[in-house]
Amino acid sequence: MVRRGLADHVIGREIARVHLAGVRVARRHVAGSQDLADRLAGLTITAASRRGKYLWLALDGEEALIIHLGMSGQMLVEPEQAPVEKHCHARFDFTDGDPQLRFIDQRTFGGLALSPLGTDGIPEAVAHIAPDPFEPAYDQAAVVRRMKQRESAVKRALLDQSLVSGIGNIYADEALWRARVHGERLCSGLSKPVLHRVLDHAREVMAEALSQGGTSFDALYVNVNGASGYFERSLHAYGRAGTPCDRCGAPIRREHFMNRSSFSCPVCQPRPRQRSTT
DNA sequence: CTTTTCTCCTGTATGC
DNA sequence: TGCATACAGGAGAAAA
Repeated sequence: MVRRGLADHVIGREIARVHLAGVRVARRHVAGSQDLADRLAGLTITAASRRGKYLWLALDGEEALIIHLGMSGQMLVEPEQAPVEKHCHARFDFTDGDPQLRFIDQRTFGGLALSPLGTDGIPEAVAHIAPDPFEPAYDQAAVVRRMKQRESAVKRALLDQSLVSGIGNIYADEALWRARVHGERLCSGLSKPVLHRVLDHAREVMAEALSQGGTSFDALYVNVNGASGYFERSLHAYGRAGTPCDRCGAPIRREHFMNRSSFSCPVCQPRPRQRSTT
């Protein structure tokens, strides 16, 4: 969605100048924010791509500007005259004038970096990220085989971006609720069909979130983590502690796992008998 | 090498 | 009312 918006608004445009506010936005760019801004000037954006939670803009086909939105990041396309947002960390001016591209991030978990493009079209800095469930390169049978060998909890595996990308805490909880599996059950203790079911549900949840969530880029506003429509209507487990399970009516429980909150149905998703690694 | 924990940040919500 | 603390989230560094 954001990728599409970027594709529609910035492909083919030449970057004239980049203003970076502070150094943190470029902390993953090894040579620093000044180097990043200097090197972007004069380059033309040739493509907008995505893998999991990473976005990148190919620049003259050789390098890519990697954009990670973290949890609160946004890319906005606005006129230069528009008031600069409080948490605007980067502004891109183009040689053809308006509109400007801006990177807004309240919590600055996101950031920008420049990375060489690999022969497969994936930036080197994103090479360790596994394909997400919507890519042709996604091989679910292979993911299941790798999961089956793991002794760790299934939710931990779902959140491991080097195994399968794009699944965050919310999608993981929803997929596990749909699959009726407790997140602390060990991967190795689940059958391959069950692991397939969990991943199938994860892909479905992501597809629904994509289709229902997010605001149109044409409105010059993209809310990446918001997906408010989806959040309000479709969540069965996440954030619903104490409310009745949509399947069986039992109150949804909240537990702490991996320094995060996990929500599940105590009846549909019984805890594993033996304690898993926490 | 593999797996797990910790940390970065700040607006909002809750607690005393 | 007001201050303090908890909480949310992804990912990479650090630790185990």
